[in-house]
Amino acid sequence: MIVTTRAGERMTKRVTRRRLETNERLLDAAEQAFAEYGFHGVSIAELCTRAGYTTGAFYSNYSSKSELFLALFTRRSAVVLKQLGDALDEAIVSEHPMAAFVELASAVDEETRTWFLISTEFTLHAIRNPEAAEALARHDAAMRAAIAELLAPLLATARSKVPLKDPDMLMRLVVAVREGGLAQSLVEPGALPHGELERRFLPTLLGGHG
Amino acid sequence: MIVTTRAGERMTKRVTRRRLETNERLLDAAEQAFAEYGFHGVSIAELCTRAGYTTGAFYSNYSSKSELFLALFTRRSAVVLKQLGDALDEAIVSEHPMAAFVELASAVDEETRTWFLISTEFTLHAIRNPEAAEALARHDAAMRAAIAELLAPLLATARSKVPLKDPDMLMRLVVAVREGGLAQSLVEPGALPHGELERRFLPTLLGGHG
DNA sequence: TGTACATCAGTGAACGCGCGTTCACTGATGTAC
DNA sequence: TGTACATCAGTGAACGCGCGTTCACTGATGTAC
Repeated sequence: MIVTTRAGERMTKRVTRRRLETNERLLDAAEQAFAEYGFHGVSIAELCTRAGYTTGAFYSNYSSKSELFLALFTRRSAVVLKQLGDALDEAIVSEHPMAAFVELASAVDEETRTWFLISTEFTLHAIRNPEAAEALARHDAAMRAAIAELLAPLLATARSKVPLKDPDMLMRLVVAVREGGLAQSLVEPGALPHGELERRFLPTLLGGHG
Repeated sequence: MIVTTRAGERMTKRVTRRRLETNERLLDAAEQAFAEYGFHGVSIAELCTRAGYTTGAFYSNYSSKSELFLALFTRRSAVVLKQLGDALDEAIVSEHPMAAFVELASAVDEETRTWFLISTEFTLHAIRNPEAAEALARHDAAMRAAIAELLAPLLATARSKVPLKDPDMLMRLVVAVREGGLAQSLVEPGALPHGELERRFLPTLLGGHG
């Protein structure tokens, strides 16, 4: 960790194991609580109690709740990308990679819900806050790149050598369908079953457009 | 307005012009303020000041901020549906109805941004709150019905008599692309120009799938 | 249409709770020898 | 490896601000005649 002293010198501050542990537990608690009650629905004291600390611990690690929100998004974003990468690697070597991808892009579990609630709230935050926007843009770009890695070769075949002008734009479409679909099915799961939109339209969507 | 007296009798309470005016001004102020700072970023006092009242006026009309949020969503929802209906009616009689529809579904102005911010926050609220979920579901269903009214005949022609099994599901796809696209372009307008996703994919999307 | 009266809408001061934030402290952890 | 010391992480009480909420009030509005 780089800190700047009052005299203006930059020096390395050691990061103790204890501190890392505290930080992890704070982020774990925040993740749970934010998903359940929303960012503004959770007080710093509530957060610290859940994590097993008192309020001072929070201020020893962060200077504001939105700073922690950024850290939370960054941490979870890395996990999500890792999981996505692994799942895509599996899909690539499967018998029907495209079907495996569609299944992957349609899956909805409790973690999906949690991450949707947090990342959508973060999206609203990002529309008003440039620093958050940058973090979100980085995450989304990485996600599209990961998907494109699997899809690009498949699309080249499926589309019979018609080159895809702008693959990233097609990835944006996939993400839009996924997130738009999640919003609808999380609000009324009775009317739109989870993953229905993705399962129904992604195959044709990826079959011959762009 | 129906009220219940302490004795349990139900009676009609007159709604004065003054009251209606106050309510409108409160909702106007809320709409502006919520879009700018988010639902939780605005205090009741701030809201009343913007509307030109003191806090008591708020409690004379609403019992909580989220009750006002529901009223705000309901009011704006009606306006949005009306505007959409009018625009669709114009599109129907135009020379190229499909092109007119795509242009309509790609347009992004300041009002679009405001409504996106408010309705997305309302969506998150709805995922956790059944009453809000019902209001949102009603709005979305009405919106899909309005779009379907224009698209159904066009699709019947375009798809050369292949009947569309479930038109509402295709309408859900259109909505998902629009809202997912808005999220992306509002976060990074530099990377994804407003309406690009819709303009690029809706024509093919509506040209032969479902 | 005009007046007298009843009701109601919005006022604004007051209250107190909850929250964010600070800080002197202590016990835990890491370092030097 | 063991001890003595320095630094640091987290404690928890304290503070005060901002906020939601209440309520006795007054002037505006609607009603009855």
